[in-house]
Amino acid sequence: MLPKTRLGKRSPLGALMCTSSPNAEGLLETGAPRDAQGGVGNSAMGPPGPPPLSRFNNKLHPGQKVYVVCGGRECPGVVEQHNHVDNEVAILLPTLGQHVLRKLEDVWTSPNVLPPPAAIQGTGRPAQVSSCIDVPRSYRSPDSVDMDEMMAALVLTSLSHSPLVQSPPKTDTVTVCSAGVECGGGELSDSGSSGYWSCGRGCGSPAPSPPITETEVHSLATPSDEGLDMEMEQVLFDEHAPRKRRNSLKVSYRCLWPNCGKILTSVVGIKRHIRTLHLGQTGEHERCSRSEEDFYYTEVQQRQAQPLTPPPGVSIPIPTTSSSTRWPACASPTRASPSRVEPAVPEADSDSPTETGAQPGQLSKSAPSIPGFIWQVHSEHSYQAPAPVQVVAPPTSGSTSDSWNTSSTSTQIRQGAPFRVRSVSVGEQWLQQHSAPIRPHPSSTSPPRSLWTSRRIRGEAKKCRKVYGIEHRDQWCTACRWKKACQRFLD
DNA sequence: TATGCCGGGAA
DNA sequence: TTCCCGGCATA
Repeated sequence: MLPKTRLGKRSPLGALMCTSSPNAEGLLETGAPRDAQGGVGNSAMGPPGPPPLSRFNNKLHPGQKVYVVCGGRECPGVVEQHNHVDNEVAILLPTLGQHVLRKLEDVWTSPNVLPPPAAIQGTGRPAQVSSCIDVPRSYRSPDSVDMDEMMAALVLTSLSHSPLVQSPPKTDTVTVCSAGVECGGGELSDSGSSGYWSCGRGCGSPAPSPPITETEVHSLATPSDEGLDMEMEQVLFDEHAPRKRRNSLKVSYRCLWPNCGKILTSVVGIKRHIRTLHLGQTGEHERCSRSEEDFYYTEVQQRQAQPLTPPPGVSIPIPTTSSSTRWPACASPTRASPSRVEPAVPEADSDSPTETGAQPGQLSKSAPSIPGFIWQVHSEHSYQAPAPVQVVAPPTSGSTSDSWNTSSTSTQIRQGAPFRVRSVSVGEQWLQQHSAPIRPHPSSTSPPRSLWTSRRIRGEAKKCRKVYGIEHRDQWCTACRWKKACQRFLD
């Protein structure tokens, strides 16, 4: 997209250059004549006539062949002297045997097929004025036939490296008319000068040298590019507005995408960020190549209250193994490592019966306390606990043969979800048995690792919202109330 | 559109 | 730590 944008912007660059630089001198002397022609620098106000061929030349060298209007017709001449101060050129007209003094703008460096109309001798300006900006192709110098290519090269050049407007190599004999073709071709009609100006800028600087000075570059070229950059910055900044976290040292994940550096506190977040912003994946496509984002983030540690998007180098990246840190020990304080598989000691005391107790109707029947048959038990808020533990069914043969039981006897690794511990009641089991499909054994059906980190797929299990309805929100589990992952009806 | 829930802020 | 919510992903 960028190229297109730049191309698009590049094109009116000339206009920018023309209009934004009233100082003709700043635009080389070639601009001055143009200015004069447009009536700004000259007393004569009138539509621009055919641009003198010298327009884009800084300097005429003694001995250089030029053409001037003399006696109403164009006469070839030889430059004797070019007075830069007065911008006058002393020209010898061999055909007439005369020496004439002409303003630079009245000097052509190549013959015109259509001789310019009689010039006003006093000002040296052509009497014939044309309101049309289009420069007749007949005014094109032979060299200018390559103008299209040169302009293309110019665009490419500017695209390839810098905002500098690179002047294509050009000899002094290559002049104006081509510019008219390229720039004055009608779009830039009104202040006809603009087209010429821009082109004069681009085409007129003699090759190979007088490179555009930085000042010029800034004053001329940057406007367009600046806008471009600003656009880019705007996009980036909008996208990465720093946010604060209060945690003291913690693990975060930094986007390694060029010029991004976005830091998120969770793998899921960073993956989603990469996916959506950089990989541009959504929906089905996202699922197909979900693991791709793994290569674009790395694990970092952040100190307290640091913006999540410090400038590059400010964050304290921990020399992680590689850019693809897929399974850090802990994604965030609230997330457990999916890779942690440890048989947990059943914690009967950590159960939070409040949840189940809150459901006298369905859950009061809960008889989870079969000795030895203990599920992972934790406070319902454990979704925020750092170290969730997966409970393995104790050896004590629980008579309850629950699908949940079997599924949880092994490590329950769910997509993007920590090992949530939960208290299970008969009511829940009933619900799960009757409303939710039997969970297959995780080990056999667990998705590829790359899929785990993403937002977990919505399960079939009912959630508090569905079970109790919004009107009984008070009966929801805390997580549901907080719009967190449901702790009561786990997938 | 409804739902689930992540990420983050406020108290 | 608890509570809440904006906003995104998904069904």
